Amino acid sequence: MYKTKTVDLQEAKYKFIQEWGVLGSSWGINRAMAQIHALLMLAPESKTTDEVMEELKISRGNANMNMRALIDWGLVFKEYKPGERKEYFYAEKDLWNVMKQIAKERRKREIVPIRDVLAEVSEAELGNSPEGKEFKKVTKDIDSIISKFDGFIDLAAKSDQNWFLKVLSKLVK
Amino acid sequence: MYKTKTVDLQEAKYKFIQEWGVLGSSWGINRAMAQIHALLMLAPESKTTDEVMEELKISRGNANMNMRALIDWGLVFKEYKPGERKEYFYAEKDLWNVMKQIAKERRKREIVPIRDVLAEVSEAELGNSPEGKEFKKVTKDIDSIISKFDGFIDLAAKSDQNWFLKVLSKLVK
DNA sequence: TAATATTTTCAAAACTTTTTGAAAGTAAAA
DNA sequence: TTTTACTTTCAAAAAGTTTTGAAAATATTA
Repeated sequence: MYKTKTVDLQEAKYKFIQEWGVLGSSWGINRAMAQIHALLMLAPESKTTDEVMEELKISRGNANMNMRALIDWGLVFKEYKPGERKEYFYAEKDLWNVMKQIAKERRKREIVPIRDVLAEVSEAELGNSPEGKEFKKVTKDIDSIISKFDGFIDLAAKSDQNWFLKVLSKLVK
Repeated sequence: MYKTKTVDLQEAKYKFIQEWGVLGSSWGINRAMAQIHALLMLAPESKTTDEVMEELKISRGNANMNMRALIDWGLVFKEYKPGERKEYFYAEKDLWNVMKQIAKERRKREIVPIRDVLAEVSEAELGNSPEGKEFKKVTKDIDSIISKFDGFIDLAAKSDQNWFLKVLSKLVK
């Protein structure tokens, strides 16, 4: 066995998992889902459902559902070990890939629908009242900025981390 | 009065407000708050609490609380009209400013706390077990990418829309 | 085949967030 | 000062979300 200050590592892990859970909540990812993701990111080896349940003190149903949601999002993967019946789970650890995956999902869930509404609404007969004029102006502006963002996300999702970090560094420096 | 296809404008408005509400939800902004913001963005003139209540079919308490939250976020402003007792409310309509404000708030609420935890945790004695090593590696990576993002958000928040759109266009083209 | 191990499902319970509405508070007008 | 107009507060209700746990389904081994 390894001699480590177990208490400190456990504490640090616990704090990080908690905070990742809080962060997840404000990003529309539920607490358990974010915590499972954090736990798996920190783990050097893949883990079983029972280990996740035990470490996070959550029920089997909860663990199972959220693990599948993470797989759906492309953030967690299944692994089968030879001679073992249990399924093992491990996380995407490269934060760049994590962010790309999240951006992709959110683009599908958020940007696409609002752009659809904006397109639909731009076809409507709105008349020349101040209300109609303002509506056209505001929605047109919104569409223009959203479309630029959308293009950017799309581009970033196709690029690699290095390209992106270089761009950021150049801008920020 | 203006002759307009009232039904169409009302429908279009309704759809946009609904969708903005949905969008808000996945951004940690509650539905009523996002809808009030959408309504005020579309309005050519500032509106009273009663008008907002009436148009969105929400209670006085709800309207009041969320309007104050929007003021806190710097997305809505109060206005007093001479000779009138009522308070009037109007929204920031420039989406660039809206996004800047939201980024600022979220930075305070999300990026700062996670960076604090990462800093705290980086001081801990983690030992040399695979667990300890992995923990160090993952948290260091996360901190590095978050710090770059943080710098970028900070820079963007200090810049104007033109600068930002130019950068985006240059990248995307 | 039956027995055992493991995963999945889902209705009900627990928990969280949002909304309501009426009462309390505040400010302006009479 | 009293009345009236308006805003704010907050406890309770409603709505929404997450979690549990046991039963059903599935897969593996004997």
